[in-house]
Amino acid sequence: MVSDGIDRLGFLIHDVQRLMRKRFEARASGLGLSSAQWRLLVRVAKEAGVAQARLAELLEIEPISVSRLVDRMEEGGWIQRRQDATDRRLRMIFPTEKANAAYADVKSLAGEVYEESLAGVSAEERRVLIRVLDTIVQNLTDGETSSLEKIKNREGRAA
Amino acid sequence: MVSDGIDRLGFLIHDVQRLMRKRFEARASGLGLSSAQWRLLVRVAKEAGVAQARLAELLEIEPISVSRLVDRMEEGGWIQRRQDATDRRLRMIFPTEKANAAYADVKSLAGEVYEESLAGVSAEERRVLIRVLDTIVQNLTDGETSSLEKIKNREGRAA
DNA sequence: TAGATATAATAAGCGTGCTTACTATTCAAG
DNA sequence: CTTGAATAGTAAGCACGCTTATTATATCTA
Repeated sequence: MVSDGIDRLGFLIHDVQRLMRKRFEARASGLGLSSAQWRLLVRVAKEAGVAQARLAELLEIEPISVSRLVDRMEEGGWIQRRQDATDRRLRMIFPTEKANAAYADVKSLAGEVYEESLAGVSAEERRVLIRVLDTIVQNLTDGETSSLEKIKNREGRAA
Repeated sequence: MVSDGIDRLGFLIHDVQRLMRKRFEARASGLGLSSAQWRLLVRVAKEAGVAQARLAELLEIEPISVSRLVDRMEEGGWIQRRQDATDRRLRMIFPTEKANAAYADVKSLAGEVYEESLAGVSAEERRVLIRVLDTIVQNLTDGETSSLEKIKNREGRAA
């Protein structure tokens, strides 16, 4: 069967992503924090002092994208760059007090957006949704050498 | 329960969208057609001669975004702008022969990406996925005045 | 130890979305 | 018919992703 809706998958995912981002940013606009900045902040909160290159791996975006995102977030007072003493190539990223103070609020704000998105969706359907999305990420991540594989390869390749 | 994965929903959707777009564009790169351009082309193929403002409604993006997308697609030889004789504000958009020729190929290419994404996902899970994504779009589309509502309001507001 | 290679970060420039502001044209009201 | 509001499209400039290229620093090897 072709008309099961799968042919709309790309369009649907695209629409959902755009609408969720839009709603999140409408709520968080008072804070001046975009969804991309929020994603980065979550990582930095969990692992203060992380290097930009590591952030690029975690977020699965390119180092240059991190560089410019960090530029704007440093301007916005959300994070701080610090030099690593032993390896001067590294820029370690730390959250500021402002970031720590906003963290819990923005997290619950994101939770609100998720609940609004899933109104009328049963617990079982939610489980299926998350499971299938995880599967898609896996399916699309390996095959063309995932970030994790890249890290492994890099370590193994030191021959 | 909080740790059912719903707290990752935004991140997951974002990752899936990015990975699917990336893989699609890797395949379609030979054609010089991006996924945004493909989305627009699908609409134009179904409704040749559609005006840009209508395209903006269908794609749920801003008219200015359509304008610049159409610029690049006209340069790329995918579409043609034509003036409407009766209303000179309008630009009617038509697919070119090149677009019509590529249409079927790109459609099946998109289908391949969907199948790769859903490897190992059962028919029932696929149905749930599509149904839930449709629900999310609905939940996030009304409330802040959807495009469809905007159209209705506009017609009704002519008082 | 000197030279080649690898890594971290950035620069320049593009695509696709946005907001805000503008022009051209049409339509509605008087 | 003229004035004012609404509509279609575009311009300018920003955020965030990308590719490609460059600089600074570390590390490996001959």
